[in-house]
Amino acid sequence: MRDYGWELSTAIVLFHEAIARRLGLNAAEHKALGLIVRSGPLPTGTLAPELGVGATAVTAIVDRLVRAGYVRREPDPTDRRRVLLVADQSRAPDLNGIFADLGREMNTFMAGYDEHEMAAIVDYLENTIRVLKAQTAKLAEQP
Amino acid sequence: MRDYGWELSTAIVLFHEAIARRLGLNAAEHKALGLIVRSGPLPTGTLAPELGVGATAVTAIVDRLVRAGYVRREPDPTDRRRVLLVADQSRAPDLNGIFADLGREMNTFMAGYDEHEMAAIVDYLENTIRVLKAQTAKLAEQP
DNA sequence: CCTCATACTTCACGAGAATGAACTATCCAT
DNA sequence: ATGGATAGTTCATTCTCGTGAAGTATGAGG
Repeated sequence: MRDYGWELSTAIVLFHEAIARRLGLNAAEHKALGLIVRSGPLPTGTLAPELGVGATAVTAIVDRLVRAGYVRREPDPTDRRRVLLVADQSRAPDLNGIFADLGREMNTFMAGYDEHEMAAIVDYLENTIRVLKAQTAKLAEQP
Repeated sequence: MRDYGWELSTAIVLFHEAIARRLGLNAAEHKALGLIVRSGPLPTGTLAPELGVGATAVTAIVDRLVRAGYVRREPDPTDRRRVLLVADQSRAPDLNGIFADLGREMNTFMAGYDEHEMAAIVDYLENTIRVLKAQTAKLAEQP
């Protein structure tokens, strides 16, 4: 019998790696860009704990993202010590193209589910996400 | 509205990272161990293309896995130039514990689906895996 | 046999990236 | 206003990892 959990997990990880490779980013840079794109403008300091590195490493990571054109540094009007990281729109097409493509492919079969099936899938996703987060936290807390 | 695809993707990637961190492995080592555990004893050479590194790097990666007790090197009886990599059972509990825990948590809600719901979920998973693999290949082929 | 190819390893080297200490600029509390 | 905390950066250093060339051992074809 197929192990869907493992297959899906592997497929997602490989997809992530392929994106990073395509964008010319290493794991830390890709992760940082994901957070910036996702969570809007955010101060440099918040990335350090998320990436599991020190503040100085974040500066270097952001430097590379800026140099590659994915991110811009902007001053925070409410606190002039802070630097806000914003996704640079000039490079947005690179990212959007990938995910638009994926979204289109996903829709071709997602459109075929009726309401009941869709509810089951959503329930499965919500619970899987919840369990994964809980297990991740559990793994992290016991060093 | 929640973006389940992104949330699931992130949760899986973070879960993977947490496992690697827990096992004391970097990304390449974790990936190699996954392949060895999954695909049974396999010769060193097959890892190089999978990991995207040269043969010399594989030697170093396997060295670390052996020293950490996750893998053993065994001679290939059919070709004495080859070295077969085998998952070391002494460390298996570390891995099994993590996945047994996850499996138990997953079962608590998976058991609640009826036949029709289960079929929808399986269909969703199969198609998602198929699309992800196709998109990964597409990203890789156009450098 | 003898030659060439293959599987893996060893070694010296170099590139990338993370760290801690020190520095600048700004905010906040008294 | 002034002392201390905070945000971010710079710099020198260190560490990890991957590479390419060379070496050993084994297999395979003429």
